[in-house]
Amino acid sequence: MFVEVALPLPLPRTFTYAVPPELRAQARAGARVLVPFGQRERIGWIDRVVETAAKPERAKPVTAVLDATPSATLPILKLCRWIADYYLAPLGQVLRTALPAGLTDSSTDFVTLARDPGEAALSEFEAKLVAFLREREGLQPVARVRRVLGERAWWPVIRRLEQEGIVRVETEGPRVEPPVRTRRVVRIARELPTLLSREEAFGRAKRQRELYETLESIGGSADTAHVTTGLGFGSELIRQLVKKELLAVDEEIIPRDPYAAIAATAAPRLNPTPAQAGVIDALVAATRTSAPGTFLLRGVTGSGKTLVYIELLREVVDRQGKTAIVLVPEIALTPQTVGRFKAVFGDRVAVLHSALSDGERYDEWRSLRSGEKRIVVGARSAVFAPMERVGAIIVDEEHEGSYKQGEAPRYHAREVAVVRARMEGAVCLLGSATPALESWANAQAGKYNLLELPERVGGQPLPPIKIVDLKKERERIRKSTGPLQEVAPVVVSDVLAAAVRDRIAKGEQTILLLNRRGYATFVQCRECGLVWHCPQCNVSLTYHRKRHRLTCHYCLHEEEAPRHCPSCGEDDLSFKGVGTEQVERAVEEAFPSARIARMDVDTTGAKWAHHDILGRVERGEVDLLLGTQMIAKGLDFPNVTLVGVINADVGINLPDFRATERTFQLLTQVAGRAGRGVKGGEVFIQTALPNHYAILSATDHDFVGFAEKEFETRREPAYPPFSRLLNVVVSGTEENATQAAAVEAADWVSGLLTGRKVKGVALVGPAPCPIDRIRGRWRWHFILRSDSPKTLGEVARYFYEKYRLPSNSKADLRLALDRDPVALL
DNA sequence: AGCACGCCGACT
DNA sequence: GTCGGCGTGCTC
Repeated sequence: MFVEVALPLPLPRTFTYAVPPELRAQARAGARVLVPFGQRERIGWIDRVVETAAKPERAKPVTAVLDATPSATLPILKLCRWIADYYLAPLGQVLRTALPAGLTDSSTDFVTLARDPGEAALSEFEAKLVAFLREREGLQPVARVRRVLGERAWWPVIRRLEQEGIVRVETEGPRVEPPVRTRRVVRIARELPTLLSREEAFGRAKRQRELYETLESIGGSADTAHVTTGLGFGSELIRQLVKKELLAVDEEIIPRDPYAAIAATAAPRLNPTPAQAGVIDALVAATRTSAPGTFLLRGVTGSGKTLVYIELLREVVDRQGKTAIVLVPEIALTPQTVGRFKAVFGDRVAVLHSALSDGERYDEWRSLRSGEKRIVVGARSAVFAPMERVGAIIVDEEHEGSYKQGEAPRYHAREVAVVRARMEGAVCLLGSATPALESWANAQAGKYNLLELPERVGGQPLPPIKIVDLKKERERIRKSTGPLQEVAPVVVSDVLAAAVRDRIAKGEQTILLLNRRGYATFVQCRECGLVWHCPQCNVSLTYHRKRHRLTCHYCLHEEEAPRHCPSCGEDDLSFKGVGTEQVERAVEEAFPSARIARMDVDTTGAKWAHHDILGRVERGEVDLLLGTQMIAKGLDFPNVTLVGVINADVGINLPDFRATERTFQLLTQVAGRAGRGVKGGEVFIQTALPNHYAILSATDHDFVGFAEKEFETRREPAYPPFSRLLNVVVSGTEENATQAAAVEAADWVSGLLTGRKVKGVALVGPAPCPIDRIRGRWRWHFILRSDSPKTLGEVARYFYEKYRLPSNSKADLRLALDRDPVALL
């Protein structure tokens, strides 16, 4: 008996191991195994169990099976195989992504001095190691020894000294069971119903009886810590009663659900509008068929998509006894969002969130695995939730780019959701006010069933949107101040300022959006034109005024902000390109009485900072909330009656085919924050491109019109949804070697396409990536484009398996394959 | 990704 | 001899 084992390493194949007889019962597909690999042991997953191996003599035996029941259930394993195949990633890496980190952490080797060899004959290497270990106490990680003493191969040295008994090697982990927080609970083990039985049991032991009766009065059980420190009973007392079998102490796992506290604010049971009821009926009918399919729900902002989700969950979970997955973009995973589901389904809801610790995530995973919780609300990776009998998978804000993982495996959670739902016979519901154009095209083509909620609930109109032409605004100011005067950038135009002032006076709230962090986007010398750039990345540095520092938003490099130009010595530096920090300063000056909150990556660093800020807004402690795209999604505050976009043009000119689509989506989403309550609302969009179709369509709340115009620009040359793309990125630390490698790789593909007469796959490039250096690595790319996902997949797989970059250890060349890329930067 | 191995040139 | 630097190839 043999097993094919998938290891979490960047190797595009599995390895065959022999299974010793005593492990055969446990060796099943999806179970974790510990196997010898190279010089050490590693954790992998059994991909399949087989009777025979091609080269049985090469197969080493499995050391141990780590799961009593496979940690990857069969449906999850199948899903991971699909991802590995489609997105060109090793199965082991996919499984590591799909399962909680605690299960896959690999082991660490330590070395320590066992016996001092004194002056015994040692090679220079060995002496060096012994000297190193003499200097410090205890176990030293082998990786550290290597780092400190040099890059030489240390394992043979360590192994020889181990045989001599001079050093000892220990391996910590691999962690089989992730840390689980437990508590000890004392409970009554034997009831004493009559007075007589009590006197017999306790006799003269007064304290024992007091403890027993106290426990009775508080419900029969309590935390031991509470009984001893809180109630003042000694631990010896407890032990005596346990010995008499009157009490018992159990270890209980403490669930660490950080959302437990926000839980169930009783939500009013809302009745669906006729439009919602129609959508719900269609979904419910689908769940009762064997192949429910995929639905795209296009509902304008405020149309009550969440109510549709909840009614679908009621049907699937309450009435059909199945389970369900709700995916939400990371930044929309707020207490408000979670609370709406918890209000209805209470503690049957698990939450998976990036702020969870490994242990917390493992707890949630297990509660889903056991069936204790039946609904999961979570970000991207929640699509791998380990439940059985999945009845529905909902992807909210399905157009969000954050559903695509930026590193291998580069999967898109929306696509994985569609595939998983199909595999498990569940309904897949994609919801958005501004669907991704791929999804929209699928709906148009009939691959997805289209459902629409064209109106807001309660007859609220969509807020009117007014355009403020920034060019005209600048001209107007210039005329009034004279032509020679340098004019500060328009941050808040007069019309917008008047509207804000009006809301503050009325006690209503305002949201201001600017999708750009920091104070100024770049710093430039007014004399010689020098612009400060990141030393590691080819991007300009952003100025943060409060900290007086320049930072790179790609690699997090920071430096002291300059006071004069290092090249020409000029003191007059200009800080250009308004960011949220500058807006904050401007509004503080313009509206000194307003209570202002800023929400962006810089103000939400701490674990629950988002929640604190949003809580203040909800309680009405904030008049004006300003921030980046983080404030554009999903927030539902009825007292927000004004939304202002400081500059709609941020991002519209990025060299990426989706830049326009993203701008339209962002404007529509943020506009949707206004007028959700009875007071109505209005929106101002400041722009220097008042005639751009993305801005005009957003102003008219016209998604369909936008999609038609955008489709035109994607047809020729063909970009998604009119073609499928594979982005191949070659990176390295040396510019010339990187370029040469990219050219060589592209030539290889080109040879493959012509040699095999492959039809319908085009090669575009190679060329430098739009951002041609990040974190000190030069970046080149080329694109494979095709109408046929099947042909593209075949070519991509052949390239992935057969092509190897020329080795160049100096340039540290790497290849990344990104199928269906979400951006080409 | 690691890691070992082997070749080469520098240094004792 | 011995060691570090660097390229190559393998891991069941």
